Amino acid sequence: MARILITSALPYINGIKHLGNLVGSQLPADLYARYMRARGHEVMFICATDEHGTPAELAAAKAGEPVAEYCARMHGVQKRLADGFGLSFDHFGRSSSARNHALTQHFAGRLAEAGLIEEVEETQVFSPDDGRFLPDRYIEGTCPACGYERARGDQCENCTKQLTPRELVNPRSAISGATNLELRATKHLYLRQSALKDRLDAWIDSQKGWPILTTSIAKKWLHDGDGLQDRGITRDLDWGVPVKRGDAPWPGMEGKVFYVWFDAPIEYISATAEWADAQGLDDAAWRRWWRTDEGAGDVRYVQFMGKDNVPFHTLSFPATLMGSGEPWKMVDYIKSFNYLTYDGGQFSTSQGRGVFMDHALELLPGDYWRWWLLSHAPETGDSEFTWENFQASVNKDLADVLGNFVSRVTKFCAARFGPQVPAGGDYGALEHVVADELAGKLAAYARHMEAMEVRKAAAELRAIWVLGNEYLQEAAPWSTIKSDEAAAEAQVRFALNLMRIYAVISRPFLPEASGRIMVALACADWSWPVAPARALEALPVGHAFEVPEMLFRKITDEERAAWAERFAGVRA
RNA sequence: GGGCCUGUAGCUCAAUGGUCAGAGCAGGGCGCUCAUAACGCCUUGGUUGGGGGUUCGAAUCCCUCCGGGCCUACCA
Repeated sequence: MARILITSALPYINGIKHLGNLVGSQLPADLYARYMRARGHEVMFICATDEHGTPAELAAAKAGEPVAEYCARMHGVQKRLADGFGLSFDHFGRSSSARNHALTQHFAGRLAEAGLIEEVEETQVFSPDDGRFLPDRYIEGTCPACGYERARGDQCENCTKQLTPRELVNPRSAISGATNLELRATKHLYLRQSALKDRLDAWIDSQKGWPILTTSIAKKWLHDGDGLQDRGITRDLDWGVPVKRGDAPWPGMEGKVFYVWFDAPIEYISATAEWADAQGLDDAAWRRWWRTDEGAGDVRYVQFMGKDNVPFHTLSFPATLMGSGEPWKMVDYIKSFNYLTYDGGQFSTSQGRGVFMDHALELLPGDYWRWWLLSHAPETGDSEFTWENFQASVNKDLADVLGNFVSRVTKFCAARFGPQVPAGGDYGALEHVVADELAGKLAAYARHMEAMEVRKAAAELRAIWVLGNEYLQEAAPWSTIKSDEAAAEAQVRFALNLMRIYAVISRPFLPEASGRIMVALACADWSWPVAPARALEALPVGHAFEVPEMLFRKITDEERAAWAERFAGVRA
């Protein structure tokens, strides 16, 4: 039994995430966590909401709520949606927790002692009307290069020229439109990542088999231009982790907070501490996952994230951990994903384009979405959501192949032999052939799951479901029963056992439906079919079951058309 | 501008430099009747974006052109 630590990139607090966010981190992380638990490993699966930063403050202001209340409310919303999608976090924490405040300050203190923090005096744009410093991106103006009037202070979206706020013509606040902007001096802390460049480079080099997407992004940042640059880790904001040096004040930094990207990854650790607190356990319980000197030496740590998160997880966060000089557990494998696009374009919150988590659950249960998203995960490149494709996958894979298999087996058995596992006959040549085939496919399925090859795992799982229908067609118990009732009973018994195996192995993808199959079978034996031949005899003869309700319903053409219309957004 | 990824059947995707480039869906034919008008079997369909090169051998490696996407450090 191994110990596996799994973290999903933290969803940001300002609003409800869309399906692209879900499939890029939380969903595949959950798949992996569920699979590893099913195989008997000890798993710690951590996620949290990322609650700090300017966008959270603005979203709260827009909602007319104090930011702390807004975050608490939105955390609840995201938690409920996560539950709706069956995300099996051991703990879903909050980056605003007391644990994270303390740990973030601890790391800052350690980094300062190691000489890896530099205080930099700089000038930034301040907006008196907004009462805040404005990040470059929150300053708009006319692009000096192309004349585009809504260029942002970091880059012109029209001509892609990189800008600084000072270059903009007629700059104004993107928040309020205020034009009386001024430059103010302010002091910030920088993490001296450049001092750790060689260690980070060597560490990346020592990782074998990471996705190209992961290493190429890291290498680019390490070697581009002047190499890895230092990064500001504080901001002039009210909402966040107050800048402290450990638990001591940091002179000159009063009223400032740490930058979200400094405190957010630390929340992976803090959330594990929050978990221990919630379980009534002591610090040793979470430290055995994170401190290699306190039991984490045998932990395998896997992170899941969208490609936009890679630089922070390959460079900044590792720099924080390394720089602390303490033996914190570093990531062993980073699984990164490309983007999911919606019907030929991008998901867009502002334009209401695409499907968001709350709307998705209004239409169909989480399992339907889990199946489509995971079987089409954007692993090798961006992948596209279309309603036609979604409808086809759900109807064919879930309703016809798996759902109908369960239906035909249970109904036939109940009608001919009664609702219990029939006792007659023995497995014959055909059953042994199918058992061998099943063993081969199960091994392939396990290989793909362990390698986190999500789409291949889904394809293999589907092939295992198909095997059941092939078997029924070949065995044809509805014919057998006419001449040899005992043989037909054995065939049905075999199929019922297949059904239990399907529930067990499908659970990482379809937790809810798998649960319903097991309830129908009145079975609590979730043991993984490591020896398929024996697993095909797991259900005791005479064991009573119920014919389950329809496992998956189909999506009609009318629904598909209506949904496509509803979620098309304002843009043509 | 720079960097990275990508282009394979109508659609979504496979294929450590090595048999006739494979699946699923869609299309066509046949079979079955237990089942959610479902299932099974067979089958049509590809000059692997274009061109050049390396090699006994290229979807795969190199060059070039065309198309799509992402990143580029103060959104997170």
